[in-house]
Amino acid sequence: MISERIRTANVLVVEDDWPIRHLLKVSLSAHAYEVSEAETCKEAFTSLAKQVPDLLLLDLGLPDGSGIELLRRLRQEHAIPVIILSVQGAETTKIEALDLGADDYLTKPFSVDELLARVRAALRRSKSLHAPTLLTCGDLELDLERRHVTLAGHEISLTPNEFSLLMAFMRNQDRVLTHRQLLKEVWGEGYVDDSHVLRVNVCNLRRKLNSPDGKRNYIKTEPGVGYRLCLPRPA
Amino acid sequence: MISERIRTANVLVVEDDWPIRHLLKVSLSAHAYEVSEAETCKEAFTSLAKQVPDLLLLDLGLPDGSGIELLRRLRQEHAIPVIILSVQGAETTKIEALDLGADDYLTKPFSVDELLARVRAALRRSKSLHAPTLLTCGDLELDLERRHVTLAGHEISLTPNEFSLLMAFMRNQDRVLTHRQLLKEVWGEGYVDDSHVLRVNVCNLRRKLNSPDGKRNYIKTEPGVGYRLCLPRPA
DNA sequence: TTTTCGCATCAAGGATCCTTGAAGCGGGGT
DNA sequence: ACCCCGCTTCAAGGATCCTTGATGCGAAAA
Repeated sequence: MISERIRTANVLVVEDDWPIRHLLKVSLSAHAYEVSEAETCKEAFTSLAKQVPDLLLLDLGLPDGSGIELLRRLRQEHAIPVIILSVQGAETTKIEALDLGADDYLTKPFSVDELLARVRAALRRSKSLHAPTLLTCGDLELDLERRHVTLAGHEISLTPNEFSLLMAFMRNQDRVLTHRQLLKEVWGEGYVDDSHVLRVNVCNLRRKLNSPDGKRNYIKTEPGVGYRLCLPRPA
Repeated sequence: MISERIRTANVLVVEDDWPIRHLLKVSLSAHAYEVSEAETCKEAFTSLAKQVPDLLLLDLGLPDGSGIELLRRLRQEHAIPVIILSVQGAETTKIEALDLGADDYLTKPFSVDELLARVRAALRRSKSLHAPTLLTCGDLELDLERRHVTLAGHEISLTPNEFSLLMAFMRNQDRVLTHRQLLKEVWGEGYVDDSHVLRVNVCNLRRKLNSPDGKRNYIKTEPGVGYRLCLPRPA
C-alpha cells in the first residue's frame, strides 16, 4: 500500500506530434508520473528494450510503421496497460488495437482530466491480478472462471448442475459429503431431502467422467451416507 | 513448506474406551503427531478452551452428553477438521455429525492405516483455504463460486450467459470492451461477429441491473466500439 | 427533411436442461 | 429362497434459456 504511493509510475509516451507530446509530458509530470518519450516506432522499440514502463500511451498514427505492430509485439511479452491515442474517424484501427489488448483509448482532442482519469484507472486495474482458480484431482481439471472441465487433457461438457456438483466434490476431495450437504450446496436449502435428484445427477456425472476408458471410478458412494470423490492414489 | 514438516500437527483424541484411546495415541505418536486426550465431553471442553488442536478425533458415544453437542459448539468458533469415530449401526448420528461439519468418519473397528490416511487427508485439506473470489463494483457484488449476484444487498438472478457477460465486465471495470472481445469471452471464438446476440444480452442485463430505482446506468455504450462497465463515481 | 446506420427492445421457435416417475439391480435380513 | 431397501439407470413432460427475426428509436449524414 505505502510503496504504491511513494513509487511513482513510469509512463512511456509514444507520439510524433510535438504539441500533444509536450502536453502529455507536462500533465503527467505535474501529477508525479515519470515520463519517457518516443517520437517514432523505432524509438519506442529501443526504449522498451531498455526499460519496460508501467503504462504506455500510444499514438496510432506514427510516421514510421503503425502503432498496431508495436502493440502486437509488446503484447507477446508484457501485459502492461496501454492507452491508445487516436484521431476522430479512425474507428477501425482503434478497435483493432483494443482487440489486440489495448486497455483504453482517448480521442483527440481530449481533456487532461479525462487523460488522468484513464491513466489512474488503467494503473489501478493492472495491479489486480486474477487468482488462477483451478482445481485439480488426478487428471481431472476444473476451471472456476471459464467453467471448463478437462479430463486427461480433453474437455468434457457438463450441464450447470453437473458442474456445481463436481465443484462441490473437488473442493472437498477425499471427503465424505452427505446427501444433505450436496443438495444444500448445489440445489439450495429447499431441496435438502430430495435425494433422488442427486442420485440422477451423480449418475450422469459418472457417465461423463468415466467415458474415456472406464477405468477409474472418481465418485465413490458411501452407502447410507453420501458420496466421496476419491484421490488418484490407485490403492 | 518447511515449517509444515517440522511442526508436528496437534491432535486431540476424545474417546472414553481405554483400549481404543490407547491405540489412537500410540499410532499417532508413532507418526510424529502430538496427541492430547480426553475421556469425556467435559474434559474435551476444558482441553479445547486451553488449546485448540489442529485436528479433532471424536467418539460419538461419550458417557456424558453427546459428541454432537460438542461438535456443534466447536463449529461456532473454529473450522479445524474433525474426524468422527462411530460404531456400526449408528448411521443417524454419524450423518448428523457430518452435516454439522465433521470432515470424515471411521467405523469401529478400523485399521490403523485407514486412520492415518484419513488424518493426513483432513490435515492437507485444512491448509487449502479458498480464495474469496468476490468481485465488487459499487453496490454490485458478484460471487464467482456461488454464482450469485447481489445489487444493493438483495440478490438478482441472471441466466448463465448474462452471468458470464457481467463477469467479463466486472473483471475489466471502467475499461472499454469491444464487441469482439465480449463475444469471444462469453460465446467463444466462433461467435466473434455476431454482435446482435451481444446486444440482446446487454439489453437484458441492463434491465435486471437497473430494476430497483433505475438511477445508475452501469453499462455504458461506446458507439461503434463496444461497452464499458462504469465505476460508481457519479460524475 | 429525408435517409441511413447502429443500437435497443420485443417476441417466438427451437434447443437444452431439470425434474420426476418407473424399472432394473444387488446385498442384507427374515 | 424370498422380500426389502437403497442405489443405479432410463425415459419423458415440462420449464428454462438461447437465438434469431422484426420493429422502434435517435443521431449523423445527405
